[in-house]
Amino acid sequence: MNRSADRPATIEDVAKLAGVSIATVSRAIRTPRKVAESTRKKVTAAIARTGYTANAMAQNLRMQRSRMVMVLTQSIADPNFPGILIGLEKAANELGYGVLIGNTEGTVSLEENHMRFLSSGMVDGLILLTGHLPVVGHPKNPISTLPPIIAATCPVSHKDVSYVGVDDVGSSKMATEYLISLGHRKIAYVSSGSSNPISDLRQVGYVRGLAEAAEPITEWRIEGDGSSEGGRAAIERLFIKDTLPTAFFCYNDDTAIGVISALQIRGYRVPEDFSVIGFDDIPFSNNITPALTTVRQPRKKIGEIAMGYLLDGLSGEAPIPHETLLHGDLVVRESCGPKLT
Amino acid sequence: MNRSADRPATIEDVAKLAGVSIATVSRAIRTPRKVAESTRKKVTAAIARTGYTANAMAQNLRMQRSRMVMVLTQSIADPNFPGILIGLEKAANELGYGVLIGNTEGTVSLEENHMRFLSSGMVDGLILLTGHLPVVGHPKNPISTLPPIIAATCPVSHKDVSYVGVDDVGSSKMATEYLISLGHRKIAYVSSGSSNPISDLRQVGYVRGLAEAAEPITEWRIEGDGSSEGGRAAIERLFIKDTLPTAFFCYNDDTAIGVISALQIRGYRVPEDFSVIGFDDIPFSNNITPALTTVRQPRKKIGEIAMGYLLDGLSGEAPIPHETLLHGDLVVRESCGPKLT
DNA sequence: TGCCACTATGTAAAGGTTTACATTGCGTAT
DNA sequence: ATACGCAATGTAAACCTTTACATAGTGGCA
Repeated sequence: MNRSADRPATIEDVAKLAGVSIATVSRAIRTPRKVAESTRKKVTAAIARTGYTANAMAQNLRMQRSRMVMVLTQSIADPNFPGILIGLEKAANELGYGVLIGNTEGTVSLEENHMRFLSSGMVDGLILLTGHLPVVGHPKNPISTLPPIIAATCPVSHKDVSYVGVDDVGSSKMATEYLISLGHRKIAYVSSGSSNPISDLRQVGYVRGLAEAAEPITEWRIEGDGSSEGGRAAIERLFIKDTLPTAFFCYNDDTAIGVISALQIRGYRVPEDFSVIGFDDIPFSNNITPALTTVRQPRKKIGEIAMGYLLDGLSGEAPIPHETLLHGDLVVRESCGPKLT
Repeated sequence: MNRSADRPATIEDVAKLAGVSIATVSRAIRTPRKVAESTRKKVTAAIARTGYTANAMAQNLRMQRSRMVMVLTQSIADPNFPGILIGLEKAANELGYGVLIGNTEGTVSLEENHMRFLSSGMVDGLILLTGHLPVVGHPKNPISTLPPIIAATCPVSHKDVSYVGVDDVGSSKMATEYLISLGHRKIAYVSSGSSNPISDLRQVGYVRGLAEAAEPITEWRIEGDGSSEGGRAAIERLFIKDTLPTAFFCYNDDTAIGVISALQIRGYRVPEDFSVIGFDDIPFSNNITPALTTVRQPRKKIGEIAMGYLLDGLSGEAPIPHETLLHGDLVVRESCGPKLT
């Protein structure tokens, strides 16, 4: 109404209007049971009249927290990222937290740059999608105790950092078993480049799946790089040999798409001539021909749980479980078929 | 070093160590030319020793800003979103700003909820990807002056809100002309649902392209809904008629992918039997068969420019241009071919 | 020598909250 | 009637900066 200037209303304006002290206003908002019913009503009315919203900066300064967390990722363009972000944002929003985006592009300098949000107290905690700890604290005297951090999608090797992700080993085993159940006995794993821990885990699952087959099946690893181009190239190299697998379990959907494309270019049909299974269930898996059979990663849920853990930790609540692996669903579409002959 | 508690160093710690007042420390950091060379060195040394980082909350409170902006989007899962976010984040980061994500899912309640960041002073400005103004300020006494806002990708009808996006009309005209140049004379536009302003703009471009053809070409609009499913359904409905277009200009790539898929299911070949062109150049356009010919939207650049405008506005710099339309490139791949016969 | 201008620094207020502690007033038990 | 406890409220400190204003010191100039 007749707010003096254009300046937003402060707690003082409310107090004056309600005829109480600012402490009472604050209590009326934060701990209503501590103020008399009648006063509370006056305060509520005054707040409505002034359109008061507490200044978050002042609150944050006083309370030594920001209600803000940062999500660090190597690449916003990663097809898994949006789904995870949706979950993260949802969970954070429900508890009144804000989500800050930090794109590192895999570089240390950007990563360090983002850390100023942490050291300046602008964010209370970190969600790491990067797979490694950033350099945190002043280089010369790194802080002794880590800030609250949760790793998602890609684990971090540090005892104080919990991890939320899909069960890579179990899901890969499931995918492999599915191919075996279709009659395939020559099954190749198309990996991501070396030194990719997730690819290694999926390979472990693949190996376990083979190991549990009724008859012995030999491992067969083909080197991709996690991209569809890499998948394509891997298949090209493969055709130099004289024996071929009949099925491909790919590190991810991108790779699988490249593999299918390379096979089709050679004139082969999927799934009639070769079966291909991916991992992730990225949005486009359903839009290629043939529609890709794959393992669905529960991205949104991963985000929600990771953020839940982080916020629990921030409010000093529960002790956080160290590793949470979510079940990945097998999504059967069209790219796998029975081994013929 | 021997920092008393675990508490991060404050400006006072630095001042004590350097043997100066906190005002001098502040000046040494923010306006170095105002302090003597010798003192500046002492301060710098003290900062290094203590690992001091200014508390952002205190700064923000004092300076009445947050160096934080919020990006409001209907859907994080929109295939155009990551590219834009990359640009937004990059530009913001370069100027020391943080980017907050606000996912509205198209609902008013979430939108309102996000506005608390604005009213509480947690963010200094807004990037709107939603295509409309959020309800800002207290409902009962809505603020008179809008906060700094830039719309990107989807314009907002308000004289104080600048817009950055691709030149939908021009690019669509270009796409249409390309189809005409291939010899097509029966060209349909597969729209998004009604009441989509972007779809309308692209249709305008399509109509202009037809209008400038050497011979008269009649408009032909088919109703999609912006999804690949919608594109598929549109084609199915089309086959009820006895005459068919020879080329399709689609509202977006998703639609185009659905169109191609429906055509292929009917046994037709693209581009031999029908030409299809999309819009956006989403990441997967290159991975479908046939690779999609489309108009590339300069997403990253749109993000960078939009954020640049916003931050310029925040620092009270230049008057902001009202509408900035970026050129979209025609990306010729495999889904369009000459009209045969 | 005395004064002025200017530089370098310090003092203290302001920014808007939250909350420990102090105060007031009232009902109840002795 | 006195004292005690409790509920409701107020006072003021603390959170950590930035910056207007005050002060001190220095060199130059008349």
